[in-house]
Amino acid sequence: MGDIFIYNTLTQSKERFVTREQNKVYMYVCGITPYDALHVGHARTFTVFDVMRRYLEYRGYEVFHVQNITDIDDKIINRASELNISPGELVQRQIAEAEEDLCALGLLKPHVEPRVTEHIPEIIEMVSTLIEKGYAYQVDGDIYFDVSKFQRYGQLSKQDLSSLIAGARVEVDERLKNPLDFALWKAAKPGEPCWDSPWGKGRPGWHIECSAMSLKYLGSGFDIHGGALDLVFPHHENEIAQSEAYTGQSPFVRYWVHSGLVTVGGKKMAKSLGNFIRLRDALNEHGKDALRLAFLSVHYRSPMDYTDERIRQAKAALERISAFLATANSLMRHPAIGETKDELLAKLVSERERFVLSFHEAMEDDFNTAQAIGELFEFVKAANTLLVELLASPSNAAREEVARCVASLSEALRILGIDVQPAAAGFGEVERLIELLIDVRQRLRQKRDYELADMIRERMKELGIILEDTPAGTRWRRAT
RNA sequence: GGCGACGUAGCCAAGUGGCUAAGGCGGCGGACUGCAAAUCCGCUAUUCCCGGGUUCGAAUCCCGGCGUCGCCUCCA
Repeated sequence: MGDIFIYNTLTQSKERFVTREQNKVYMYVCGITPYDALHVGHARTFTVFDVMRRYLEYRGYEVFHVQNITDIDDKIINRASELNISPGELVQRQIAEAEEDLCALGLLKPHVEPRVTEHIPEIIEMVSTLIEKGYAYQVDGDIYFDVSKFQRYGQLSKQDLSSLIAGARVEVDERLKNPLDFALWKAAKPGEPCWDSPWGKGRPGWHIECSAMSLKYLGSGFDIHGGALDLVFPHHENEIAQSEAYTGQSPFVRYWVHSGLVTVGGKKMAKSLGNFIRLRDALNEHGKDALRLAFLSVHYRSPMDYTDERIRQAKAALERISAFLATANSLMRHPAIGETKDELLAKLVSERERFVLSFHEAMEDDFNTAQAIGELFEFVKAANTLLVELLASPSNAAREEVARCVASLSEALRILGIDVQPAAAGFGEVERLIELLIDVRQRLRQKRDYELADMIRERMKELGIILEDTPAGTRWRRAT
């Protein structure tokens, strides 16, 4: 397999992926602020980075994945007071809910999920150093980062200081040296959660936690820092400034990776616009696999408009894979009764090899999952054609090759984090009853009592069991 | 105003200098079937928002429009 290329926001180009340490990837993904339910936008971002991690692991890298939880911030304080509960209570509740949702989405759990409130000493140490080095200054009980001291400010968002200032839409705080200076530490207001610091009681500003925690767990110059596109400015820009100012080392991060936003009717899905779909609702309605396939069918850096139609299309596509696996299974279970033409077998082998190759070519090229999924379906189609012929006289050689096809397909699906139920899975009581009904119906069909046979098929379909009559017998699967 | 994207079939979407413009969904016609379903075959973009230019050659590069979005404020 070839080299992996990743698009780096900092250089605006695809770069060959070279890690800091051989065979190890240190990855930080900006996580959640637990003040409200997760929505589909969060889900897309985390799915994108989940697949990057899965692919890198597949390629033999040991990935160390850190994802923060910002458990103290303005939004949490405000929401808690609206709900008349303590910030701690809100955080606890929201984290529990988010963990359920993220697990249901099939995301691999990060190795460390550091919380801001458990890293106050690290943050204070960092802020103190920034003051000592002259990058930060105190105004009343607040500490601000002086962006004019950091020459590279704006390098990530491709803005220079003057145009950023010109575009500033927020009323300028007259106490600041520069309108873009941002808070590293905020003095406590009455009733707010706070910690002791050299500057009095207070709490961390928004951006500092990610710098403090990523440096703690991953060290300066780690490999991948990810998040959605809307974090480029100011969050990640500020992280670079404060981290590089603090360590005196550059780069803070080797590859900045940003995923595109989810839109609704063309407009960004956001809490503030009120146009968000809760992840929990989407998961309940469509299941994780249709959601993941829908996300991954669009290149990760492109915007994705969320519609029910799109998810429906993904579901239908999933059924295609499911049907293929069902056909493959029935062939593998079929007793070998003949010889397979070498030519036929060779064709299947070459289709499989072509698929594996092209799937990885797509993934290597900046994780082009949309392309990779296209290759997957192309393979399914080609293999289906050959399976029809193979079914005519199943041989041992054919069954072994089909098993390899299924294995290759499953491997690709595992990288995408998509589970597809083959067909009649399970051997419980329900499955036995289904088999019994199929048997009864088969006898009715032999007696040409099609009316009753069709009724059974129709009623089972209403129960979510789909029957398909094939030359090799009746096959069933659950509707997805 | 500054910066960054995007515009490919009925819908979704990959492709960013050169073989027939992937793939999925949908539709139509056919094979198979008792009928269905699934599967397969054929058709469904002579052309990639529009207008110029560069080139032997452009969906792909350049210039100019039009349209949409994001960031510059909290945001995954």
